[in-house]
Amino acid sequence: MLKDLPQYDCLLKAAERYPELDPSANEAFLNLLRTGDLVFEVINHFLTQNNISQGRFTVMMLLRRHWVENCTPASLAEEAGVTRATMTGLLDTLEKDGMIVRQADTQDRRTLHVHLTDQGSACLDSILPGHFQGVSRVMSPLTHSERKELVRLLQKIQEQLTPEPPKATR
Amino acid sequence: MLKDLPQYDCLLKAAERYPELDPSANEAFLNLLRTGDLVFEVINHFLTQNNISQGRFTVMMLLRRHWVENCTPASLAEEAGVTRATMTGLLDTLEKDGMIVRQADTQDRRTLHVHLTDQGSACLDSILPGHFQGVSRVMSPLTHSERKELVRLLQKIQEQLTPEPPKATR
DNA sequence: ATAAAGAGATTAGGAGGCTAATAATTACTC
DNA sequence: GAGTAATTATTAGCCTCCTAATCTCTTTAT
Repeated sequence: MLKDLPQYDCLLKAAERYPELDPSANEAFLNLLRTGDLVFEVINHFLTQNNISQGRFTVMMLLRRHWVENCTPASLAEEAGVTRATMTGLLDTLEKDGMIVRQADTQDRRTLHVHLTDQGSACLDSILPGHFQGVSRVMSPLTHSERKELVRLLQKIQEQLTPEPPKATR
Repeated sequence: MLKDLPQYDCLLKAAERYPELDPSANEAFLNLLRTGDLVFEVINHFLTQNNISQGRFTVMMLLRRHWVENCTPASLAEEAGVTRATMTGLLDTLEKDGMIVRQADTQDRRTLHVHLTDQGSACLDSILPGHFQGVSRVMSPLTHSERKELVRLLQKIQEQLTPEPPKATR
């Protein structure tokens, strides 16, 4: 959303009208959203060409990351940051396409376990090199230290918005 | 998407398996997407409480920015960065709620002109102060110079991804 | 003048988010 | 041990985004 960002001097002028408007905060905010959107679009375009959506890709990456039986729809939803209802839909289409399977738990008959199939694993392997190349290309204008600085600034914002720090075990 | 970001050392390990994986690029990429998502969520939550979506809010802000008759569905779609079909849907709901009106062009019977109604303008005025406060809060962990540095880094990425520089007339 | 091409807006159909409500199972409490 | 509460997964209904197709009108070419 919002392809044409307002210029900084325009924000200054608007701030005269709205005393709550902090120009530098707004500028950073708009650029953050816009850049995130652009980057998402690039990666999403690549994934779409390979007939997979961002959501499905995330699920498959999570399944590979855990590489064992500990994945339930609820845990995947939690890690992916979507609702369980959404995860049900994602798993539906992934299962329909043969990328994953759902297996009943022998202990607790409420819970299911989700596995990547061989086909799903092969699909992921065929996509990942191109995906990582795309990520590298997107970030190519920044030097190593600039990337580190960007991450530092972004994490300061994240900490503001989440109870704990960015978490990131595993 | 992706609440739990992989740790940097985990990326290093994965890079052994995938030679295309650039750890620092990937770390920056994941943090950018995650932060953008978090920030969007915060703002979207505020707007939702005021019974308006991000898309509708963007359209109303664009209408106010132009403050005259030069807005057509096509130009709004272009500026907002969505398809015309999407804009049609947004304008439908905005018109249904009495926020905007569509008027026929006297010259060219294909084109329409979109205007903010008084009610739409009042609605925007009631929302903006809270919105700007939210933006300031989100960016509060960063100093002024950190915000400027963040914008600089983000714009370098944007330039990589768009033919021209971030544009931003007006 | 008329046919073809182009441009504006819309419609139809699909995907993936969300919330809220439901069904089945397990855990708690007294 | 019976009843209530909590948990797991799902369904239903809504919204917003997309692409592709359609309809109307204007411009261009012949």
